[in-house]
Formats: sequence, structure tokens, C-alpha cells
Amino acid sequence: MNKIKTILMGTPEFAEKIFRKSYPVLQNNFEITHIITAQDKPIGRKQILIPSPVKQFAQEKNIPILQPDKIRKQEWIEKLKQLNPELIILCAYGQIIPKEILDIPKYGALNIHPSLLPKYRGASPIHQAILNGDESTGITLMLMDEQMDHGNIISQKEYKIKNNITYKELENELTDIALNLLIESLPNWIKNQKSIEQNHEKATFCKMIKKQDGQIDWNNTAEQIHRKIRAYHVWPIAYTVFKNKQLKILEAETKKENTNNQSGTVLNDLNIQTKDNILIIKKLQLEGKKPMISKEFLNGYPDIVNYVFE
RNA sequence: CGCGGGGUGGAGCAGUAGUAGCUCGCCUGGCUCAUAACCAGGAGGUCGUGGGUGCAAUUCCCACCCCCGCAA
Repeated sequence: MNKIKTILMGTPEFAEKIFRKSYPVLQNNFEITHIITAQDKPIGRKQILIPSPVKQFAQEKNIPILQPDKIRKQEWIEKLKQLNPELIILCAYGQIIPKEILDIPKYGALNIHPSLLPKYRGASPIHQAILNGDESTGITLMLMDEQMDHGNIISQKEYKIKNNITYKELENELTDIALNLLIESLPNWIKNQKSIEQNHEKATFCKMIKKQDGQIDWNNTAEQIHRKIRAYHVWPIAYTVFKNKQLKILEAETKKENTNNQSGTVLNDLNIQTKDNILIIKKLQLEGKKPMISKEFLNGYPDIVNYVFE
């Protein structure tokens, strides 16, 4: 049996990890002919062009790379038709794929989505699961259609979320879930192509995260704030404002105690009063400064005590 | 040249034209059943690098290196 001509599409580290781990297994039955990823972006203060993690992986493996500016352009659609893949596997690519492309592969265009669809369709399902304090989330392997994360489900795998998990940790855990799901599901899919329609009435959505979303509202509960700190730990990072400077909160704990001080009041040792309980800041970073643990911070900024964050 | 903050004893910060101080840590002694607590004493810095102007610079000026935030 000939190997199935397959194109991988993806951009960030999450996709890169899944592709990298599954590549050795996929190679047995699938020929990865091309990898499609986002264009190189200028990164950092020097605005140096950096290839996406997925591109770096492709370069390592000498897999031909395509980086469409807009994949919905006719020239790219033609290009894909010409390549004529039998299967597309996509994960966090970053662009909407036009129907003409989805229709090309005879085994379909599959999407690896890090949530239990129809829950959390959209751009930030991993963050959302933490923000909402969900007990579990998972990975869905699905067949793409014209609407975002709307197509039929091929398979799903649930993951119990550990207490106090951070974004990075959850992403990591889900990488393995995704890897296993993909490898387990693909043979059956190729064989019988069974999928089931989503319950569209139960669909929920999560938006693209903006920098502004990281600002802490001290009138939330300590638990809510703690979730935000963990969910946004990689980006955009939960922050508050101290003397007109951005103060990133990198790590914290909660403590059941209410001092009846105004929300946002800094008590001793960077214990902050929230709507209900106390949030203890363990690690933070002031704008222009390096990250430091709260004890170090207090050595240099003792006047933060009794300050009230907005 | 994208915008901005900063480089001072081990850590975090303050400060000044006449070679520096705070908090924490560290060492010694004391107190204590004991302690991360308290008391007393002590050791740590040529104040990022190279120039310039001063009688004199860590403090002013110039160049460079490095760190960090924003933006992407």
C-alpha cells in the first residue's frame, strides 16, 4: 500500500510539538509532502524575522515549506490543487482555510483542536479551560468545514485538569493527548471515515486574547485572579498597575482570609486583598525590571505595602 | 536607526561633584527550650566599559556593551 500523501499545517509551538512527536509514527503510512505554516514574523526589540516553530521543524526534517500570506488567494488554492494531497492535518495554523482547499484531499482536512468540541470553538480553548476553572478538557480530532471548529467529530480524548495548572503545563499535557489521539484515530479514519456531527446547540466560543485581557480586576475573587495568572502565564501575562508602571504577576497563591480592606490593597508580604480572599503574590516583574520573587521585590520597594491597586 | 526604563557590595533598591547608604542575606557574639524572632558587632563595592570636561566624577558630556518593558 502506498503511503498517503499528506500536508501538515500549523504554526506555533503547540503544533510543532505534536508534529514533531507524531512524525516518526506518521512516516510509516503517510508521506509528509509539505508543511504549510505562517510567514516569518519580526520578533523582539530588533525586529528580527523569526520562522515559526513549525517551520523550524520542517527545516530540520527537510520537508518542503509553504508560507502563504493569505491562503484564500487563488494562486494558493491552485498551488494546493496542484500538490493534490490526499490528507491534510492542521493544528493551530492561524488562517481560515477556504472550502476549495478543504475539498481537495480525499481523506479530508483534519483539525486537531485542544478542547472537547463543541465546547470552546475558537482561538483560545486552552486558556479558557483554565480561566473557567474546568475540571477537564481535552482534544478533538475533527473534519474541517467552512465554519470555524464546526465540522464533524472524528474522535475525542478527555483530560482531567490538575489543580493549579498553568497554561504551559496544560499545553504540554494536551500535546501528549493530541499525539495519542491522532495516532490512534488515523488508521480507522482512513479505513472507514466515520465521523459524527457536533451538537451545535451546545457550542461555546472563546475569543482571541488581547494584551488588555491580562489586566487584573481586584474586585474579582482570589480564585478568579489566580486562574487568570495561571492561564495567561506565557502570554499576555496577568498584570496590575503600580505607580503608573505595569506590574506583571507571574506566580501567586490564594489564602482564605478576608481583612475587609478595599480590594487591591497590599497587605504585608505582598498579600493582596481581593473581593473575597487574599491573593499572595510569589513572583512578579515590574516594567523595565527582571522577574523577581516577592521577597526580593519588597527589599527594594517597601513602600508598596498599603498601596492600593486599581 | 521603532518607543521607553535600567546597569551601585551576594539579592533588591536609594543617593551625591569631593571615592557611597538602606532592606534582605552572610559571618561572629548574646538572648532563648528553640527559632525563619530579637539584641550587639562584623565582613563584603576601584558605583557596566572606554573616552572627555573639572582641582576633583560613581555623580556632567560622548561613544559602546549588556539587561528589561512596550510595540510586533
